[in-house]
Amino acid sequence: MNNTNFYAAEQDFKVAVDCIIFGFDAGDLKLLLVKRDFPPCAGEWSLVGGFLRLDENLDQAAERVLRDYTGIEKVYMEQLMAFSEVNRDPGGLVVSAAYFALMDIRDYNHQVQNAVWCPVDKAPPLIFDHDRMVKKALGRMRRRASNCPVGFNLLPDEFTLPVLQQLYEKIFGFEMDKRNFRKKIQGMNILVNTGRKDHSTSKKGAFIYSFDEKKYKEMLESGYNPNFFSINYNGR
Amino acid sequence: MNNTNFYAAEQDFKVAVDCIIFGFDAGDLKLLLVKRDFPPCAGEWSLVGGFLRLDENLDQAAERVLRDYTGIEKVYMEQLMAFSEVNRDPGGLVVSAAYFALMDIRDYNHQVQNAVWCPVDKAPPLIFDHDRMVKKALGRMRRRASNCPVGFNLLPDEFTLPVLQQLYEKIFGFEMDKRNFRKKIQGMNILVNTGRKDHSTSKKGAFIYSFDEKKYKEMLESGYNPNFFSINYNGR
DNA sequence: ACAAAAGTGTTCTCCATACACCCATGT
DNA sequence: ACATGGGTGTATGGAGAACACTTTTGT
Repeated sequence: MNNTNFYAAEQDFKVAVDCIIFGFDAGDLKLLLVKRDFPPCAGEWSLVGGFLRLDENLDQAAERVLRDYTGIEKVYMEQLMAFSEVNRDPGGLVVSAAYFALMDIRDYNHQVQNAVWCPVDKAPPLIFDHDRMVKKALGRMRRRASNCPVGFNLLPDEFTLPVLQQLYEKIFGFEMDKRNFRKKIQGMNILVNTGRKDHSTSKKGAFIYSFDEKKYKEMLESGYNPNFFSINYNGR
Repeated sequence: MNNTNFYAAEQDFKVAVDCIIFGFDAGDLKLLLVKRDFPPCAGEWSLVGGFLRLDENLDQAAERVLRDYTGIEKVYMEQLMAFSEVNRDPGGLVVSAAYFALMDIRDYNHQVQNAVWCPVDKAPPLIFDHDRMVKKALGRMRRRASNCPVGFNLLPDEFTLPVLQQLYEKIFGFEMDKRNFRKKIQGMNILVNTGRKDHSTSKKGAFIYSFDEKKYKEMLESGYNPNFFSINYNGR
């Protein structure tokens, strides 16, 4: 006896996941896109995606898709929402759960030949409702970045403050004052200065920092919630 | 030729919607629950829900479910996310999109005999993953209420400030200072004093206000984004 | 010496918070 | 007259925003 029989009269759908995978490189916020090599819409640009299988939940499906396309297991990932317009996919009755992921682009090891990192603001039109998904993901990323230090997921373990500021400017879409940025981020007490300098972008060299995740978690546990970038919940 | 044939090899699922419907009454934040009258888990408490049909998207399915259970068409409603744990529903392979809705409980006209408005903090255990959905919905509602005036969706067109404050205290889970609350809410310039008073809770009577949606929309369009309850995005 | 990026402090303004008393009226 | 809930203003502190100059060093 199949356990689906209680609802046998209901309509069947395929369930997909589509991943909006963000990276940061060369001062640009980028998106992993693939040229579809199967119908429908073969040859067009698309998010990376796949279908939900019997023995996994959506999170696991998204992780699998990410692994298949990037070779990476552990990245920051979170579900956005389900997309379900009628006929959204001309290939069939498909409801798709969109996920957004943040990864260090340097961890990417070219697994798939037709996948490309593309600056978000120069992305080509995407198939189906994928442009809507990207828009949604950008909004969600901004909100997350306002509340939690998720930005570090887009950077290597070590980075300089100018680079970190560049990243946040790209995420939020506006320029920030250097002094205010540094005051704020350093006041949070979650960065460690390695004492080393990176001279790749200036003669003087910029100090290299790392994100102290342990300190951050302790801080959270002790009930203090640092407010990133002008979002205050004022201690509740 | 069926248009699903491109993905014929993929697994089929049923797709459901489950609605977390909030109301506010007698000083309590309430939730519309139903006692399930069909298997599996008949007799247990559940969110209101239904299955996605061929010719509708999830938003429409959620609206249909809401209409069937409450008799109401237009309420504030928004998708939370999809829930998909393996075996989350013992009745079949079902992925469910959770929606949360805010409505004026007085608009409710008893459509379904086994539906009940239950104070959120006194709700019985629910079937499947519905408790998780409720938890998620509460979080989302708090965040929304911090940024937009969604709270008014839970009240009649006319209300007093003491009632409004009660509502926000219930939403956020802590008590607020009367003077600060009024200063803030009145400073937003989105309430209209009708000049009339409600004497049902005091001898003095409390002024009756209404929410000026037009003024609020104008304000949004003019680029000013009022920050509710201590959440500031500082003008970006 | 100079160009180019890194680094550093102070002032102002606004908003959240804390806090206590008078008002109106039905009984 | 008094009990009950409705209504009001002020002082303080903290955080974001605006703003300009010095430092380092490779060329």
